Amino acid sequence: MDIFLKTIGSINDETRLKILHFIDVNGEVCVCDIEKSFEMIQSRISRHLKILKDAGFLKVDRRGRWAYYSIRKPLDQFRQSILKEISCLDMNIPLLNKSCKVG
Amino acid sequence: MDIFLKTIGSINDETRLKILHFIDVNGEVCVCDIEKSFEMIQSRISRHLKILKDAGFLKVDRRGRWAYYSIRKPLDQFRQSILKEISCLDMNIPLLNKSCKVG
DNA sequence: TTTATATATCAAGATATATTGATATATTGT
DNA sequence: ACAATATATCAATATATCTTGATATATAAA
Repeated sequence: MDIFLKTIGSINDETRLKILHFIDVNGEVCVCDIEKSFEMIQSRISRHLKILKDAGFLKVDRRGRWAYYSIRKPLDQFRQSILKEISCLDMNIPLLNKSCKVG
Repeated sequence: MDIFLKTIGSINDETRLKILHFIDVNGEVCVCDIEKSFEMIQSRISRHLKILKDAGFLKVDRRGRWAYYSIRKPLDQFRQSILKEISCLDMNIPLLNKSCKVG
């Protein structure tokens, strides 16, 4: 029940829905990609990513000074059905803006 | 998006999860059945039922002085998958206590 | 028509969640 | 070692949601 509520709570927010869909569409991205694309401050993005990760939707892979987030795989049936439903929403997500300072 | 968030918001609450599952298990029940079974005050139950109804999970049928709530049918695939997931949770719901004053 | 039961809704206070700005830590380049 | 970039987390504030108690409406029985 607690895990279910954590999962549901994680998608009960417009910003997180957009971030989740953004990652679903663009694949692996780092925090500053999202920060730049969404034009939101870093602490806000970081916090939402943590919530989505703790809810089982995302995994993080640290390489160098970057943290790369992507959809966790394999994803169970229920979370898959949620991602599918989200992908059907008419949601306005920004274009990927890759502008980390060093390649 | 707004409808999705309303749907998700409606199940982002322990009390509503239990009420929803209770109705799924017991079938059509009236507000005071739930009130008595859950030992919660009427205004609280009534409010949660309205949220679940507005989110598309429940329908209400008024007969006499009673309002009978049940799972809305047919239910779309997404809401069905949510109900299925909820039914798998190890959730503690009370026994049905039918004690409306007049039959 | 008076009374009791069933339900819905509102306002106030309590609780939870989101946003911001500041700060801390880690990595890399100079 | 120092500076810059990337990320995480904390504290304060803002915003949203939940609970309660009071009140309003409707139906039915006496």
